[in-house]
Amino acid sequence: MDIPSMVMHEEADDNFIIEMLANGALHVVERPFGGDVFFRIRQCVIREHLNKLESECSTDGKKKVTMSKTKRNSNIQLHENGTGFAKKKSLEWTDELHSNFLRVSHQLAREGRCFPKDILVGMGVPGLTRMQVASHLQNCRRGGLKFTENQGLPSASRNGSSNSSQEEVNSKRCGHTPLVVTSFENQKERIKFNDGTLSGNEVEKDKDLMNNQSLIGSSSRKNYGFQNHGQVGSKRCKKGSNPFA
DNA sequence: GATTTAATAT
DNA sequence: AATATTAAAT
Repeated sequence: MDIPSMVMHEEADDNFIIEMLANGALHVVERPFGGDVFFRIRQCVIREHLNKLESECSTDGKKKVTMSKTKRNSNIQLHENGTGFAKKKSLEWTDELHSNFLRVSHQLAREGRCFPKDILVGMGVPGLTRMQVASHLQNCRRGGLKFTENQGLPSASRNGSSNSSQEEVNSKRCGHTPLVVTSFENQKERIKFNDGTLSGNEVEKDKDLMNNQSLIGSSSRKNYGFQNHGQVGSKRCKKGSNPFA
């Protein structure tokens, strides 16, 4: 029987636990996780560390060892959040990254194909994910939050089926609405930042995000230069219902 | 099934 | 506020 050191199961009753432990599992966890599961697991890890240190320090294996705080801290890697797990890094959209994003988005918008996936490919940044681009795009589109109905250009339709503008507006559905960028109509290739400076025509190649991500932490406001296109439908799409009825 | 988007969560 | 994740849609 091949048993992992930690076993997760929906019905971890006594019999199951006994069987797993008897076959080499170190820990059995019942799903779904809740409460202090990871806290307890972390304690196991720390205990292992302590035992290891203890055996290293003691000569005969019996003597209890008192370790200084610094000694402990140097041997047990805890994280500042106290969980034993590092906080997941989140991407920071630097000016450089954002200008790359804008450059690609702007071009794609002119072609009428401004989707997260296209943007991602166009940006060519290793490690950057489609979801990150989509999230950034959403943030840029919203650009302040206040909407005026029918403000901005009507969205281009991917299947090109609609003809009247009102129908086009009402044709909006999840998964179908490309972005139309209108902020840069008269700016050629240059991109204006919120500080008033213009980017150069060439955008420097971005770093590999997989290996060089930075933590969020700056509280500085960012104002991405997208124009708001107006919210078309306010209701969240629900299965089996017409959100525009 | 992949992708997009609005909404929500962190 | 900025970014990530989820849920609904096609």
